[in-house]
Amino acid sequence: MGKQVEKRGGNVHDRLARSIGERILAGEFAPGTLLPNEAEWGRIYDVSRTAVREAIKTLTGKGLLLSRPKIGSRVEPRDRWSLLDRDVLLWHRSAIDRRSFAASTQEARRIIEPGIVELAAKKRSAEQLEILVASLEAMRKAKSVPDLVAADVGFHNALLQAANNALMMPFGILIEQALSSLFDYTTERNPKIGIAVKLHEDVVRAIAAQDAKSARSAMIKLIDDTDAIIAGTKSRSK
Amino acid sequence: MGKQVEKRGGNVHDRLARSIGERILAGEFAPGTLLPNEAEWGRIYDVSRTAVREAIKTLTGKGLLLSRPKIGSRVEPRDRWSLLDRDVLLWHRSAIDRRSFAASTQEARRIIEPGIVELAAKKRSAEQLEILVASLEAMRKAKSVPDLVAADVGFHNALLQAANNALMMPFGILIEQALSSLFDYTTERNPKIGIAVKLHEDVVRAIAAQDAKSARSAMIKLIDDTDAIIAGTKSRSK
DNA sequence: GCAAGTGTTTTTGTATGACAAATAAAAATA
DNA sequence: TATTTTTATTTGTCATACAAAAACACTTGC
Repeated sequence: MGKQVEKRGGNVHDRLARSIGERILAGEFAPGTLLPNEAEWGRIYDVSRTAVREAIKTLTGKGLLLSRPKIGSRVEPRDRWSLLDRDVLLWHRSAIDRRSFAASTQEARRIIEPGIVELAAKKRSAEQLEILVASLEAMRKAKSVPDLVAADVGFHNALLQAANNALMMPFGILIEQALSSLFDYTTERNPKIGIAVKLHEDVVRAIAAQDAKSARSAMIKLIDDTDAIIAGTKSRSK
Repeated sequence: MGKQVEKRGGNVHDRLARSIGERILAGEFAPGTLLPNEAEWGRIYDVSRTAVREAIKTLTGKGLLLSRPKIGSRVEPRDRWSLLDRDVLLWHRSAIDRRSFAASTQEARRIIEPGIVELAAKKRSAEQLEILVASLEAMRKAKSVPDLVAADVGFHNALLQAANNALMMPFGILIEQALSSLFDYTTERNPKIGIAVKLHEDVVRAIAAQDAKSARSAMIKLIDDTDAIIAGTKSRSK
């Protein structure tokens, strides 16, 4: 009994939220299921009810749970889950196999990012363009693979910023996860990094020229390239 | 002192989270700002520290805050906010004027929904198509405006469902808010409801035929129609 | 004078215990 | 059988106490 949570990673309530969240995302507690009550969680993880309640408030805030007196906490239907939340997306990612995750994220990117760059082409400020150019430079200078991924994330975030629509910002999290999961497929250096950088340049060039159409097609090529990288690796499932 | 929170609406910690969340979204506490500490919030709202902490956990979970010992709770940068979270989006909506909200949501829908219907056309199951048809029927039968909005929300949610990509589900919240805000513009009955239903039918027809291209263009027409409704009303700003 | 280490203090983090409120389910009643 | 009342369970709320982290001031040693 107790102590089954990873010790690493800060607070008791955060670890608890993560642990329970992961278990929900992994399907251990299906939507509609009634969770153990607060006192019981406390016994299970050997923590106080206070900590349990704080963890549950976090999960409730992310749409995973709903609590009511005399009932307890019930897992909400999947369509209420805030899947684009940073934590939830991470839990989701570790709950499903790599290829399905890559497939869903690429599908999502293919819907969103072409639209984003169109907006960016139309509405970017001079300053936003500069940041974009700087991100590109960071990609070129990146030496290690993690550096490249970080720079790439920075680039796509700058893109989001340049689109000037606050409602699109939450996508940054998805793109970030997509790109760093891509890192899994990029074990052994792949020789196509030069090509990737060039494709990014094309996007920036179109945005600089405020050419929405070209920006869109450049972005689509970029995503195609990513698909190719994924398809090109042997399919080790998680 | 104290008692400045609306009494209606459930729990103390929920009301607190809502109140503080609204104040953050309204810009009263800018990103980077250090909030009052927990004890002080307790004094301000006349509630226990426990309740304050639970509210703060909720807000932290939505990316609005970050708490550290000896420091306090600081408002996170905007790009970390989970704007697509049900609550946050609602607070956002009430923090900005109607026209900007309508403009951003329409812009977002224009990016996302055409892609969604393409996916739906390619991947929908027979069952999902049935639900779509049923939603359409509900729209036809709707008598009051709120009924129509509810049916419309149901329709777009069915669309999302039919796209078979979990990562896209969180958009339902955005669409829901967009459509119910549209309700503001639809004071005085507008005679174009018949047209709107027809446009929805076109989308379903294309999806039934698994014709992605037609589905996309039908959806674009649908969004154009919505834009027209918004543009057609006198611009009362909030 | 300045650096490194040491202590102090502030704030969140955690635990415990006690009630209040809500409400589903069971029991009593008409 | 239908309705009302009771009861039991679970979350909701509060108060209090202490632990842990960490910024900041201070002291010490060089």
